[in-house]
Formats: sequence, structure tokens, C-alpha cells
Amino acid sequence: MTELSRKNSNGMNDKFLKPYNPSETEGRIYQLWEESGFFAPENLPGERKKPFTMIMPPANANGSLHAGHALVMTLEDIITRYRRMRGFKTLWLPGLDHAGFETQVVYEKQLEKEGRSRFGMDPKELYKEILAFTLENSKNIESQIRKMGASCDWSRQQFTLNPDLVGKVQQTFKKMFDDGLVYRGSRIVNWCSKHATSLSDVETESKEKKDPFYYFKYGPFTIGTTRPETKFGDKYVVMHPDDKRYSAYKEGDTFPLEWINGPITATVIKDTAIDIELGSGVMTITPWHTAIDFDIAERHKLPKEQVIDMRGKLLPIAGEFAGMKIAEARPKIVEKLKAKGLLVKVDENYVHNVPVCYKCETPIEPQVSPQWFVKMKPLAEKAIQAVDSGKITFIPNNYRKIFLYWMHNTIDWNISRQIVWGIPIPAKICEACGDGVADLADDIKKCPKCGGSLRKDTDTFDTWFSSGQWPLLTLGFPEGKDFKEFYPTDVMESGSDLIFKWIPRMVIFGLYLSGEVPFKTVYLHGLVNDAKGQKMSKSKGNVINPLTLTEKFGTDALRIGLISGNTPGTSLSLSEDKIRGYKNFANKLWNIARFVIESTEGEELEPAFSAYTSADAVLRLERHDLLVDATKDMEAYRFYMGAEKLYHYAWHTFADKILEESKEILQSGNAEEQKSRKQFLLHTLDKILKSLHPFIPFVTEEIWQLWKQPSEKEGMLMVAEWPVHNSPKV
RNA sequence: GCGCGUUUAGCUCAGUUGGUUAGAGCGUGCGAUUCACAUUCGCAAGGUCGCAGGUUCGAUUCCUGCAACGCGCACCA
Repeated sequence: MTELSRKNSNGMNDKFLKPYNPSETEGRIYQLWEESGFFAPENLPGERKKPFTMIMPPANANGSLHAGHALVMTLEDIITRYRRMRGFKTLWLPGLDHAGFETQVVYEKQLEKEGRSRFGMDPKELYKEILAFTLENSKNIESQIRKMGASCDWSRQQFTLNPDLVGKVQQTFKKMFDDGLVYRGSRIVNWCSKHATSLSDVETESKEKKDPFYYFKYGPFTIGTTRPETKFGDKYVVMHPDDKRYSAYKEGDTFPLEWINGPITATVIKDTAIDIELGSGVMTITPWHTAIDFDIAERHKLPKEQVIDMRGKLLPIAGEFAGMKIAEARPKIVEKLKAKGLLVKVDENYVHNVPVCYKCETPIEPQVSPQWFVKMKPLAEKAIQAVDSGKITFIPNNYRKIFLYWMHNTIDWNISRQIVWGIPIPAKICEACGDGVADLADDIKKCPKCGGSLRKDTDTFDTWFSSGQWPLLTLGFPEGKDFKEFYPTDVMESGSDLIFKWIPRMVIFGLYLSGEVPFKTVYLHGLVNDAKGQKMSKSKGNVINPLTLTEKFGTDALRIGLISGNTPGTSLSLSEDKIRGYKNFANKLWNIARFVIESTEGEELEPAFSAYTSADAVLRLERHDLLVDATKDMEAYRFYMGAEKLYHYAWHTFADKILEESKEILQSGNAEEQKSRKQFLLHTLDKILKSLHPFIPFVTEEIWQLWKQPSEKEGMLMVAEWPVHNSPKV
């Protein structure tokens, strides 16, 4: 305080004589905020009845802050600070996600570097190592979130692996099992052979690949494939029932043929899933490794045979090729078929999209595997209803369509993962019939279906199974005090890439467990790309570290640079030049404050002052219109626009025009004119600081502290009232 | 292939329900500046608003078609 209150002979604070220094200021100001306790809603001054709640998307506890996080923190902090200044009982609740598969992948990479592998490690030991790794990293993330100025309530911080939360997630599983919404089934799943786990449909990506497309003679038919290595067990040939070319063949007809490893007998199947137009209109099926084939086999009750094992090697069915990896076996198999005269032709330029593991890009090997599934249809229907009836608003609005499309086309969700890093599935598996049963208390001893003996399930939940319940879990559903007060939350702000992965799951769990939507508004921001609009990636070397930018230009500059011109939903290009420009703005504001304080020496801001000259009255009206306009933008989540308007007003209207002409008035105007102008300047500085505070909290608070020198913490800008009082219609 | 989106100044992008001379930031050029700020100020150049139709008194804005790009989904027959 001594430093803050030191003034020079003119009454000016010495600090203003130097340029604004973010690195000296930010840590100190954040500490001031945090110590005030105002991040927690119950500590906020005044009487606040209406709650405003936003849950922070839990950061992955496995890395450090990237440019995308910086945007999340900025947007959400703007929303939070604005609501707080509007008098809401504001809660922004932070948290961390163990990020199951993601984290395990990161850790496995580290193991690889050390020449170790998770295969063969004691699962408990591995879990302990990853936990230590995660806890270490999470400290990093937290301090980086603080650096961004995030005014979130650290006292309520949550972690998905807190024992309390783990218990609740497991209870949800039990409830869903009892309600018939979770079942165990041997179905075709996305399998990553490298990581040896199943993945949900959103954990795969398609990658364009050019592969040779082979045509083989299959008895009297020609079949095409890019994957000859799966064809060993193919003994059903399928065609469309309406295909005239093959009307001579009847369902169930058999014929002998020479195949890869010798003569086999094939059977004709007719199925409408076949596309007559495509190729020869005939294909053989590999039910164990192709989703469509699996469905056909199910429909016709055909046997399924595994050809490739869970680590991507061929099984004994492949004969001489057994034990080989796919890449090695494929050319050899083609060679053999060619030698036998069965190779008809090869199209070398076949381009297709191959699903790959989104982490390691290993091609997904569909496998039939016993897993836990969530029945999506009944849950999705509720979500559709909620959105259709307007209970959830999407910003931008086109995500509503995407959300609904997704919900109308759900497939059952595979929630079990064969990894240790995650929440254990509280279930037992029957050794005899393979069925599973939810078992929270570990007190079921015999299979309820067949009486067989049981083993404990060693799988863990898909991470989205827990993060899908995040709004409920963080607020202490069902009995927590916070849950009663703050649920449903107001806004969920998230990356647009999570429109499938995360948003629908939260809606589904919210409706299923609590009967209410988890949030009323979904705000989706786009990707943060580099200056050229290219996606940032380590391999391209164009990753911009937000913390480097805060050190160089200050957090405020980064924040407002990320926000202005960034419309929701679309990706933005982040360039250093832009941020540099906003660094100048922080300093400009600093000097505006210095000038106003200096030139109004001896004059106190009179809240009720009204004796403005006619010229000043006009300026006052303009200022009012601008602030109302900006408030509308805030209410409509047009932060990019509000920020720009306020920026433009502060710099190009207030500083460039009004301050310039004030020099004249303050020197040669009469007493009335001078008084009027001084009051106008003081009021305007006051309102500019307040309205810009959500965007650039550090410099505005620092100026405020130096200017007002509040003796009570209630006098902080952070909890000052927003300069427009009523809610303008948007 | 299906769906969603984008296309406006050299670059990155705004443009709020169709309405005079289409805007911002950065960049560029010229000039100013001992007086809050060289992290400054003023002035300027620069756009057939992707292309082709249509609706309208009037279209960057609405509709149709096309093209290019991006994203998502499907497809390894």
C-alpha cells in the first residue's frame, strides 16, 4: 500500500510517469483479487440473489496451456467478470480432467523414450506413475490459468479422479445398468492395435490414403479389396437380391473355388446392403473386421472368424502368413494370389479415407470384442426434445443443426477402455457365459444369468463417460448445496470440436440424471490457428505459446487480441503483430488515465453532477449510446464487437478527439466550462475502465487502484458496477 | 458420396433483421510532433463484396445454380 499511495508534488502517482509494465503488475493484481475472496460467489459484496454459473471445461491434466486454452480462459473470464459486475452471484468453477486415453498416450510416449512399455507392467504400478505425472502437470496448468487472469473459484476446483466423483460416476453406471441403458455385448468396435484398446466413434479420425485396390478371382466372381490380408476366412459371397446379373444364383447356393491357402467352398448370400452400381456388385464378407459385414453376418446368422489379433498380427487361419504384421503380409499374400492366377487386376491409384486412431494414426482395426455399451437412442431422444423446445441455445446458431443431426444418428456408445488410467468399471464378467453385471459393492458372487463364476472387470470408463457428467459432478449432484443453487448452469463455453465429443453427452447425462438440461446456452469458439490460418502443430513448428505472448506483451494484450475480431464458431488466426497492437492499447489507456488525473487535479468525481455545457451534454449522450451498444453486444455474446467498440471509443474518440480539445478548454475555458469538462473526463475514465475491465482486467484494475486507492476490498474494480444499469433489449 | 460452413482492401477479418460515399486492425505512402503517450498524432492510397442468374424501387445482405477452399460424417466393395 505504501507504494501505491506515494504521490509526487503534483499529487500524481509516480507510477504514471513510467510506461505501463504488465510483468510487474499482473502477478500482484491477481493476488489482490484472489485474496479478496471474490472469486467465490458467496463472498461477493452487496445483495446478490440471481446466480450465474459457468463450469470451466476441465483442462487435460497432462500438458500445458496452449493457444486454445488461452482463448477459453479469456472468453470465459470475460463472461464471468461481466456477470459479476452486473450484480449476479457469479460462479465460474474450474477443474481438471484425468483425460484417460489422452493422458495414457502421453505417458506411453514418455515410457517409449525411456525404452519401457506399458505392456508387461504391473497395472497398479503404471497407474501410480501416471497419477504422479498428472499431479505434477496439473500444478503447471493451474498456475498458467492464473496467468491468464481467470477469475474462477479455486476453492471449488474439481478433479475427475477425486474419490467422491469416482464414486458418483460408478453409481451412474449402476443406475444405467439397472435401467437397461447399459449392456455388455460382443460387437464390432474401433480397435487401435498400437494402444490395444477400443475407441468410440469420436476417437477416430479419417485420413486420406492412396492404396492399391486389388481385384481377385473368387470362383465365378471377381471381388475387389484393399485388404487382402483379411480375406482368409471369407466363404460367403454376397450380392443384391435385385441384381439381374446374378439372378441365376440363389441364396444358399454353394460352389467350390481355389482360394489363398487352397480349395474352399463358398455360399451365396443375398442382402440389400450391397450397392449394385459399385464394382462387380459382388463382395465377400469379413464379419470380424468390417462393420457392414458384421451386420450382414448378424442378419443371416453367419459364423464370424477372427483373422487379425489384437496387436495387429495375422492369426493361424492365415496359414503360412500367421504371425506377420499386416504391412508385411499384404504384398506377400498378393504375390501368392498372383502366382495362383487369381489376381485379375490392380488399381494403383485408389484413394479412400481410412479411419485411424486420433492419437497415433494407426489404422483402426475393427474387431469383435466384448465391451460395455450405452444405448443411445432413448437418451438422444430426450436431448432432441430439450433442444427442439428451446431449452438450449447455441451460439452460433448453426451448431444447433449439427447437434440435432448428431443426435438423430447416434450409434451405441462403447464406454469401456482397455487401459489402466481411468475410472474402473464397477462390474463383474461371467467366465462361463461372458455376460456382465454391474456390481458397486463387490457382493455379487455368481452370474445372475447362468450361475457361472465371475471375475472383476479390469476395464476403465471412456473419459467422456465421466466428463459427460461434469456439470453434475462439480456441483455435487444430487444432494449438494451448490447443485441446488447453481444448477442448471447458464453457459457452457467450449471448443467447437467438442460439439460431438462432449456437449451431447453432458446434455444426455444432465437430462437422464437430474431431469434438467445442464446449461441453457452453449457458446462454441473456433480453433486458434497461426498467423497464416494454418492449424498449429508441433510437426509444422508453428505452435504459438500463449505464455510467451503474455511475457512479451502482457496478458491484457493477449486477451483482447484473442477476442477482437473473433466471431464465435469460426477459427481465428493469431499473429504477434495483432497482440503487439493491443499492447500499445494497454499503454494508451495508461496514459489516458494519467492525463485525466493530471488535468483534473483538485476535482473530485461527483456522481450526480449534471451541470454540463451543451457541448459536453452531447458528448455524454454519445458516450451513453456507445455504452448501451457495447452492453447489448455483451448480452448477445458478441464480445468481438463489444471489445472493438470500446477500444475504438477509448482510443480514437476519447483520446484522439475529446482529450485533444480538452486541452484547449481546460486552458482557456471559463470556470463553468472547465468544471463541466473535468467532470466529463472523470466520469468517462470511470466508465471506460469499468467497461473494459472484463477484457483487459489487469491494466484497468491497476489504474483503478492507483486512481481511487480504495481502502476496502469492496472498492476494487473487479466488483464495481457495470456502467449501464438496466438490461438493454438485444 | 452426404451434411455444415467459408469466399469482402496486400494480410487477418467485421459488416446485428436489404437502404445514401462498404468498415477495423496490421501492413504501405506522405506529413507532424519539446505541451499524457515515438507504445504518438494527422492525411492518403488500396475493394467490379468468388462467378452467373433471379426476387426487389434498391442486393455484400434474400433465393437458385456453379466454382474454389475448409470442417464433419460415411465409405478399406
